[in-house]
Amino acid sequence: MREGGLAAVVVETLAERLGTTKGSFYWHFKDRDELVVTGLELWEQEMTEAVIARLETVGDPVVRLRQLFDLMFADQPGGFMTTALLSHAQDPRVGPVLQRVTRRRLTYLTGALVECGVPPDRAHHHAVVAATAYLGYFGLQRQLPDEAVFGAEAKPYLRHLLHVLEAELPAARVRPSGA
Amino acid sequence: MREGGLAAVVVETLAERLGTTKGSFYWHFKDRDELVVTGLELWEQEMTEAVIARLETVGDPVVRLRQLFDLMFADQPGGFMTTALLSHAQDPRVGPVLQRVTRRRLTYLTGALVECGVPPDRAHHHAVVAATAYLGYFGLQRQLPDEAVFGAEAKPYLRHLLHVLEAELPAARVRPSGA
DNA sequence: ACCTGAACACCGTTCAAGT
DNA sequence: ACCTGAACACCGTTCAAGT
Repeated sequence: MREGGLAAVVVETLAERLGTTKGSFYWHFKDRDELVVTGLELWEQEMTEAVIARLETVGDPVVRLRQLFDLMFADQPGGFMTTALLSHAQDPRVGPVLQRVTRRRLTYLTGALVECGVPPDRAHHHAVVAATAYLGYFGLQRQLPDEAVFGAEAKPYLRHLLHVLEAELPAARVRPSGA
Repeated sequence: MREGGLAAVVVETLAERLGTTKGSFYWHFKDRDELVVTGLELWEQEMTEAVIARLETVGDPVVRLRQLFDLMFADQPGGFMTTALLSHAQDPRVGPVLQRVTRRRLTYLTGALVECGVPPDRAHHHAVVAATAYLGYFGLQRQLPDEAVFGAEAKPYLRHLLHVLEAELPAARVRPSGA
């Protein structure tokens, strides 16, 4: 799914790989659609709710926010999965899950910024900026897989982005320049 | 293609819609792959090369750059097409075209910025920022089609982006705040 | 030069029959 | 409860035969 999109999810191939027949597949799932939706809902839980739950254990909201950014942009598989789903946004199986995940992430991010002292409307705006940066960051890597578009190791793009986003935080709590 | 991805390109459906048989399709195209590639190459020409050719008629590099930004972010079908292709970036039919288009756009954008007096490495960095913003802008609209994520009519997101990008231009030529 | 219609392969889906 | 194997539908592809 992450690599080849919906078309890569093939019942017959799956059955072969599991050493069984495709007939038996239909005991476990009503049809291919149910497999796809189940997989997407699993992804929703593991990759969004689970991450949020983990972040909630962090006490300091500024530390939590930074950890959130770090997790977001360090998780290549997650980013590739999200950008892979983009083409199928109109698909009735993918659309609803993708909308839920996107909204959940946006609201959580907005809330995280508010807890850091950013006014709500600016927080929402910054959450949108972060979400577009996320899609763009992984999308561009997907488009140009053979190039280090964002530079080799040091990522000036991410630094720039974090700088813009953190510029909004109450001055005293901004990440020291060395971190 | 733009709406349903590769899977929506169906020879039988196409033949029906044209009131002919699928057998006759194979007189015009070697196979479905050739149709897909031909379509993508057409898109490459119409949506990238043609736009660039049109921009080249604009004399003033700063005016040209603004026109470029306007075209980029006003062209919803174009943006949706690009984000639709993202999932198929690994596909041998889509990948090469998508890479060419992306690289072409990045180099052109970088060049346009350089002609406005921006130093080459900063120009490249800003071109990358613009490219990610482009993917993020249309990607997020694709993910949340029922919401006006970026605000109704006035687009503070784009204004913000243009502000960041134009901040780099030689001071005297920056777009007046009213425009 | 261009089209049709039948044939076949591939994969989703069903289901009667097995254990 | 879980699996198999045969059957059928759908669509990509081929091709001999038509105009």
